[in-house]
Amino acid sequence: MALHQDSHLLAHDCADCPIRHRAVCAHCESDELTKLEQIKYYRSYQAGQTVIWSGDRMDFVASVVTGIATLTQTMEDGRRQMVGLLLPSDFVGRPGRSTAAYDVTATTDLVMCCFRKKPFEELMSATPHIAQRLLEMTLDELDAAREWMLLLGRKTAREKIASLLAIIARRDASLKSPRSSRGSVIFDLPLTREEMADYLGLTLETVSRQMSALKKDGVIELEGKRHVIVPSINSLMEETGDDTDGGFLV
Amino acid sequence: MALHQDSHLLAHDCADCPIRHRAVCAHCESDELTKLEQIKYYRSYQAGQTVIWSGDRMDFVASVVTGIATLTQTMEDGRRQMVGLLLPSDFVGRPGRSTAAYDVTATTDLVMCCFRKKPFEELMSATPHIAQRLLEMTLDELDAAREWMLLLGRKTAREKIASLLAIIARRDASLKSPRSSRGSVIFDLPLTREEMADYLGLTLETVSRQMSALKKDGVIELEGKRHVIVPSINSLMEETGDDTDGGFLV
DNA sequence: TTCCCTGCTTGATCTGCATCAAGGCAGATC
DNA sequence: GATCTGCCTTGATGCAGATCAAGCAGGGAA
Repeated sequence: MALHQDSHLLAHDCADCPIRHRAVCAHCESDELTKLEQIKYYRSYQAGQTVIWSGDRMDFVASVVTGIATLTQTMEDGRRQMVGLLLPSDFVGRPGRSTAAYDVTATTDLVMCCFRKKPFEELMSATPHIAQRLLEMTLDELDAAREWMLLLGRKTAREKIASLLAIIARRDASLKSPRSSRGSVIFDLPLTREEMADYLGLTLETVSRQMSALKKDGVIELEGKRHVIVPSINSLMEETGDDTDGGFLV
Repeated sequence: MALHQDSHLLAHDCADCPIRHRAVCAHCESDELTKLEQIKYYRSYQAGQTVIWSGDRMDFVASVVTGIATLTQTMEDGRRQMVGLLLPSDFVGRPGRSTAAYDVTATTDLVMCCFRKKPFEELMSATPHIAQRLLEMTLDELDAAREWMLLLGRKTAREKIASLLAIIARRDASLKSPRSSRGSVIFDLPLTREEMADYLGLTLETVSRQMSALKKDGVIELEGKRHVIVPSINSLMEETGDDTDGGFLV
């Protein structure tokens, strides 16, 4: 059974696929896949490069193949708020709109799989499955955004940091081994302190202080500035302020 | 030309309809409309009543016919964050999920047009137009949520209040006359101070103080606690911190 | 080796909003 | 009319996180 790892757009949960999470199964979708293959192309960006500026004309939609990108909004006076973190298989752009609503920036080296918007829209009208899959993904993103609203509006700085670490730990874990050694998780932060601050609605100084505090309290260990060891994912979760049943999204 | 005002779900912008904004035009959609008519039913709620609790089983999707409802999230210790405001024609619930993710509460008397989830999902697979319309609405909501993330993360209390008033003024205006007397807007707040606070990530005292401050500075006038007069929508917009070109959503 | 330069940490101080507390007002009930 | 109750306002005080300001660590260039 062939897997087309980079046409992430058609990703779905297919019980017959060896990779169930956001994998693409050719035997279910061969038609659409073929058509998608015909209109797709790749673009690469270096870490730090801007993919597109808010307000720019955007004549494509795309999905992330490898690397990490961010969506940010900026106010005239320079205040910045990150509103989305794009990881492999995440989708950018929206059918039916011609200009970008946010700045999209590559925070690591990035490869995107792009589709020109016009043919993509035509394909979408012709193949209902794509619209349904896109709806599903958009609803997930909406849930994540709302979870984030709770964080931004009501959580303390410490809870915000813990929540971000928990999210990264979780997503990282799901990309790699199905389960690392029970309870403990190790990962590299893909964001600078400033980017973390922009995501959490804090200043970079506060981020730094809270990271130090979590380290002092034994919730995390740091090797260098980016390499994080979480000895017990449960103690981290306790710091997030969330229900412990762990229904966290993103 | 017949209008089916309450099957809001199929709402779309039809150039031939007298009401272009989220109206339903029978001649475009007669088939789907007929099927939707067969599975729909109505429910009414009184102001203050809870429509559904987060975590409850939810075997329907629905759209608001009249009145206003809110989506809120609550932390164990009682901190609350509103994550959505549902106005007439807005959609609640999500195909493919069986439990509610948020508390849904009626803030005014409310009438909802409901569809049992199972037949609705079947209908959605059969009629691609519905999924596409739903996708469009969900993308709009996602944009609104992201706009709100900027507000929650980076705006001052005064900017938050001004932004909320601007949003209500705009939505209210679009429901009523196409254009009220150039520049000035009058409306009734559909929310208590506490609800405003939950929406804005503030306390009710801060909301009250900032409302008083805006009044003192002549940005708004108040008659009683709820009736708001905005003498100049432009001066209000200047207080929001947003770009003045006015691309505001929700 | 030295010198940057970028990203990070830590300290001192300030401030915007939360918190605690005390009324005020208008509509409902008796 | 008196009293109650829900909602709102205003004042006094406290504190979490912002702001201002140094200085450090590590990596790359010469």
